[in-house]
Amino acid sequence: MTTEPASARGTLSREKVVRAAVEMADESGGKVPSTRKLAERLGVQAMALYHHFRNKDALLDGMVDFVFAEIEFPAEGVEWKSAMRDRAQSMREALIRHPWATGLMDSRANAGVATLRHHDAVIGCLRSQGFTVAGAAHAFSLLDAYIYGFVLQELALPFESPGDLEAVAGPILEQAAMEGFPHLAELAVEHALKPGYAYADEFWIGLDLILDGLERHRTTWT
Amino acid sequence: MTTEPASARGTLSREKVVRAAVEMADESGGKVPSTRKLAERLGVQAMALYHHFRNKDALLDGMVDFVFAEIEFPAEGVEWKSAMRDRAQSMREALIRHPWATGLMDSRANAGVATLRHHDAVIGCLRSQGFTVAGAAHAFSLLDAYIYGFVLQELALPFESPGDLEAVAGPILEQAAMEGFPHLAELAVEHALKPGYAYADEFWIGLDLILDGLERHRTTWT
DNA sequence: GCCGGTACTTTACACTGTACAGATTTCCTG
DNA sequence: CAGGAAATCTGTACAGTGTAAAGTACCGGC
Repeated sequence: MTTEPASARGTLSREKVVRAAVEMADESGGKVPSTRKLAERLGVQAMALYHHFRNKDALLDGMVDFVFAEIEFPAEGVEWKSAMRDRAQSMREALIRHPWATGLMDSRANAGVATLRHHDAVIGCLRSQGFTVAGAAHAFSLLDAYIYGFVLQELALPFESPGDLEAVAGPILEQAAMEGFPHLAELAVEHALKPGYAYADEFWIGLDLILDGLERHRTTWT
Repeated sequence: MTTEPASARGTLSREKVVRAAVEMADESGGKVPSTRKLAERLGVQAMALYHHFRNKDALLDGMVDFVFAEIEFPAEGVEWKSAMRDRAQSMREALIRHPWATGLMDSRANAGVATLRHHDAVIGCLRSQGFTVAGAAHAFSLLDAYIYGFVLQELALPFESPGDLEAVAGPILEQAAMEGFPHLAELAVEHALKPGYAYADEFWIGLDLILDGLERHRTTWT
């Protein structure tokens, strides 16, 4: 009496598991799936996953590296400013497309090969265009911190489209909650609530300021 | 036979719970305590917490606001550049002192009063020194993203002191893992592994670049 | 003295990651 | 080809999580 579900053999692999986990996390809007749900989607029992990953953290490492593999990185010859702009945009898009990724990256020290390749390419691009070793380190640290931090702010916003902003901020402003915070109120009324405002625009403003500053130090930085 | 633990009445309060939760999170090195552990420390049963917080998320909101209450914010008169430097340092210290806080801030849209007061003071300082409304918004977004992002990178590092760096990076470099990443290797050998290097220094380099850029746009930014 | 609300306890449930012990299929070696 | 070893997946189990629901002791006000 050989029951047919006996052999699910060969259905699993590191890559397939990671891909399924990423899909499910994307669908569920930011929550990493549980081992059981993930196993179910793969047509397998929960414990089967542990033959491909030491523990769940290893799976999460794989998921983070999967995201990094989607980020475009510059070739060495490309003009550095536009290269940095492109990779910033690409990184931002990837982190927004996979909103669970940012939350995983803290406390995750084990960089995968996609992550390393990406970092290497960025630094290579900077080095090939006059940045000193130290300068490239400074630039990378600064750019990465900014991009990462900005996306986190962006993801934490409680609204999706600029239209939603008014719906969210309006009541707050009217409530007494805003009393005692005059500058916040001013900023909201005269800036953030103006038609046409989108927080996303702030990304390019800050990035351009940083790139201009980097240009200024490019060849001289120690 | 009135058993004495019958009345733990009056032992709890929103503030006391938050304070204990923060303490426990700090002690455990970054993990938010479970409701049961937290209750135990407070000499109370787990469900007692739910009379003071709608759910655990509300507790986490309180913890985040507690951290913001520790961050120094500038008075309006103070010279803006040094004020921003001070608040950046203070924010960075607080986030490092409570390493669990960064992880909580994403997906946490409900700002508490300490958070609002802090933001208001920063924007007020900028506004009082020639920044336009839009300029203050740009500056705030940029500075906050950078500080936040930098601290996240810093906390993700797998070592604590500069001395540990060599111990961690050395083996990695020697291993074949580094093959194929020449620029990363160069950066490590010629910069990050040099004696006297500390990643923390990068914070001020990036911050000064940003502040210089802000100075340049201060009065003219739209 | 009673009485309603407040503050806490008790019990219970669904869900989590994963340790441990099989069962079965595949592959390598003699 | 035989047979043992290894790889892969299953079954069961356990400790831990957040929290819903109902119960119980205490309090201040009529």
